[in-house]
Amino acid sequence: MKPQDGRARLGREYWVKAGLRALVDGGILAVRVEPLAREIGATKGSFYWHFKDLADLHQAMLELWEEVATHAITRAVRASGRDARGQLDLLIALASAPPGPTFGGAAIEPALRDWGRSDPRARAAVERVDRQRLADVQGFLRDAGLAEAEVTPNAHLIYAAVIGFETLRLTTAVDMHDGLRRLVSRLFGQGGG
Amino acid sequence: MKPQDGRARLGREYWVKAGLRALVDGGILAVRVEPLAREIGATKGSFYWHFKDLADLHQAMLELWEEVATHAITRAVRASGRDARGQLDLLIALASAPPGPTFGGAAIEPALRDWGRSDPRARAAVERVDRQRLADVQGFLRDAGLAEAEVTPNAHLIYAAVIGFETLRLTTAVDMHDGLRRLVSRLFGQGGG
DNA sequence: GTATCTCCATACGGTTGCGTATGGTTTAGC
DNA sequence: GCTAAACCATACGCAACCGTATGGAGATAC
Repeated sequence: MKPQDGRARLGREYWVKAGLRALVDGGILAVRVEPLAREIGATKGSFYWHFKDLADLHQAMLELWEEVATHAITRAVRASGRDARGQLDLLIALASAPPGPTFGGAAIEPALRDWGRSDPRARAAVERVDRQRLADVQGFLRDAGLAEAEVTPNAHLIYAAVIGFETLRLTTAVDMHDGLRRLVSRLFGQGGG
Repeated sequence: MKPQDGRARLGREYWVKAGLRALVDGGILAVRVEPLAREIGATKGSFYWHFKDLADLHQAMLELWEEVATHAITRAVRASGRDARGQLDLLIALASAPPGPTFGGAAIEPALRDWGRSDPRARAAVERVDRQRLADVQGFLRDAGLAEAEVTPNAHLIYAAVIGFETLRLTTAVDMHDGLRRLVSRLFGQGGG
């Protein structure tokens, strides 16, 4: 994972992404300066030039993740040009897709949630992301014409199911989103995806 | 967390439970011999008497958790004497209850899932537990009279939602199980809880 | 009351990691 | 080509931890 463009210099982002990979692989306690340096082919000298200390790297990791996690899927869905029901179907399809290669191909989100269990700053970031995405799902359901009393409980159900699938996919290999698609069909009648 | 009964000797189970607490608090890399010894008021001498090494403790932690996680709720539900639909409602009620004090009051399951991301043995244990509980939910749905084609997808949906709620409860403080209860009502008509 | 087994404390060597200090190397300005 | 800034390697002191070795205390048997 050295720089591919011939540069000898690395830059902050290399350390941040390497930190996120280490987080995915072994948790926040595995994000350590010297192993990271070995992995990216540098030494601590580079690290402590770009970051004050480990906490500084942690902060940068959180900021990068929060930006991506909050807006990545929602932005793609809104930009799809579909109608409300189509956006909802697309949302579920994207959520059921294999985890993207954004930070090394593994699922970063469970790792960050786990980090949040022990670090207040990470927990706050996860909470902000959850609130934002829950509001997004509620917006989709409302725009798709669901009765107001049904919006919040079903948004909770759908979002929890997506998070649960994401969690379960790490151990069981089966795609389990069929029930979710049936739920959406039941909520809106038989049209759509 | 020293022995309360006046014993000076500790026994394996003290170390195992302390290990699970440390796992919940800081992940598997936080399960370290010397910090554990300080916490329970012993020294490494005791640890290495009861365990060959850290991996031995890990194994014991997994075995204890797997037994509890697989059978705790299911056993309580089956022993409740309710009918099938009542058992299903009880299952959801138990799953939506605050995490029990089994291993120190915090939610142990997300911690163990996270461990499973980096340790094959932990991953295998989580997978066995998930399969067992998925089969249990399918059994409940089938016994409650759900059409066969609906059993598997809805069991997946319900179980994923429960896991998702469990995950989200760690950051958001809201009870989000209402949508799940509505789903069950929709599946079986308006009877029950 | 001593022999033995169980359980634990203490002390040790070796490894890994953090953060700092310092000097060297590359890049851009001019 | 000289200078200044950006970037990085090396070396150091310090702390935490792992696993082992060894001795000793407490219980139990007889």
